[in-house]
Amino acid sequence: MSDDREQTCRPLRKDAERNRQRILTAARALLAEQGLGVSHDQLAEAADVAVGTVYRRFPDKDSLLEALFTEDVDQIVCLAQHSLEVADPWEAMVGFITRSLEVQAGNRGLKEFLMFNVTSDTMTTCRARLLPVIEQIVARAQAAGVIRPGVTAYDLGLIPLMVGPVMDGCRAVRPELWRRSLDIVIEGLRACPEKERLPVPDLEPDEFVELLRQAQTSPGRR
Amino acid sequence: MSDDREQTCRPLRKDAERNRQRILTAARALLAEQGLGVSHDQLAEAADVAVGTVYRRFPDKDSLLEALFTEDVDQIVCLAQHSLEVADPWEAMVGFITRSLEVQAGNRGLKEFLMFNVTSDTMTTCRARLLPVIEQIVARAQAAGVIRPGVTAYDLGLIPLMVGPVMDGCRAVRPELWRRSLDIVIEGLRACPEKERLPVPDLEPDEFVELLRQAQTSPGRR
DNA sequence: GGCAAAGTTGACAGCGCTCTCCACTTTCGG
DNA sequence: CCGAAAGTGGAGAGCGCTGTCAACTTTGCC
Repeated sequence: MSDDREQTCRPLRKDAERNRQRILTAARALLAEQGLGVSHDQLAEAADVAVGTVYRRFPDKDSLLEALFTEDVDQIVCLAQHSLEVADPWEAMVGFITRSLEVQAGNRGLKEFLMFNVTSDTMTTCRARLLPVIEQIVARAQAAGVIRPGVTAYDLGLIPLMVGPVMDGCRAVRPELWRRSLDIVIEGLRACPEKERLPVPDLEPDEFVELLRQAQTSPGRR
Repeated sequence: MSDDREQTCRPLRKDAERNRQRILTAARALLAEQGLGVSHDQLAEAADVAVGTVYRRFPDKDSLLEALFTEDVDQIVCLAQHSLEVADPWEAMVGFITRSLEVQAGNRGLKEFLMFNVTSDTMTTCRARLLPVIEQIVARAQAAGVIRPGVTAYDLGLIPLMVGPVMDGCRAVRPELWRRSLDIVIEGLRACPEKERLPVPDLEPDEFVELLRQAQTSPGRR
């Protein structure tokens, strides 16, 4: 419900503000359930408003998404920050990953926003804030010797990309199954005598963004 | 180049057969590179043929895909079967997974076909043939105590789903980076004293299919 | 060579989507 | 209570996609 817009320009007219809230409420519910694929027509219908109104309030899809998700995105950053306070470095790392994926499991729209709106302001800022924190999380775990040497923040950053499809797939079948896949991934990070060093060098910062951008190119329906 | 159609019905006219091959050749190249998202218009253009011709030969997208990929799908099954001949059960398992993902990394269309054409005849048959083999691979590894107790064939079946997005993302950036993610997953399967049992019970056969079906529902472009 | 069957062509119908536009309605300050 | 400014509705333009069809061309058998 953060309304930073009142400061910048003259407040909306009463009816306009009402409609704006309606749109946001409807969109929040619809996107949480169905993901970003929802069309503006569906949105308008659910908000009991005409398409034109939606477009007047939110000139493009991105501005609607930003209005909807900046708050939730903040929450993810908080999760990361809080995990730094957890004493055990392994627990801290696992806790953060698990917690943030739990949030995504409960909100499909948010999940897709995090993964596919790579170039939006919100996500660019988010990554800028998140990266140093995750680097700390990883550094602590490395220092404690609980994760494989060579594992980096970018490796953690790819985990949602890996678990995401399983999460989408299992949502209607076995909502909790993604935890199994996540568990496998997490155990794959743990330090363990037999493990060799990771193959292939790690990503550079801008390569990571480009990777996410490319990953959104998706298949040919059914 | 398998042509099982000559037996079933009267052979195609000379020009028709020529066009059919053109379409297949063009489609193979185009889909390998760009994935299943390629439209029939693009396909027709690349094959230097009209859209109508493509539709006459292949009434719907699925029949084209089946003609294109059954061979490659067979290859995957062979890979699995051959891996049973590898003496070391761990090497056998890792070898199969790695090899089959290498094939997918080199052919984007095939990768998407394997993951998204869940209900096609080819894929149904493929899974039916693959499942018992993968179960053997897993059973051998379990018997040798090299993988975590509780890991099943379905867990392996989800690996392509997890590595897939990384593969798509890194293709244009660092084509080999997916091996890093795969390595993490594979190490997550390895038996290791500290590891706890996997959370959440394993999938049933039909749940697995449904999961794949659901996983294809993808985000909202951009 | 002729002709029926087989094949080809490409314009076009239909769909769902994003986004625009303008005639109409509502709000709100004076 | 009035009028300008703000907001709204919804038809429809434009796009890319799937799939169709009727007029035309090619093939191959006699």
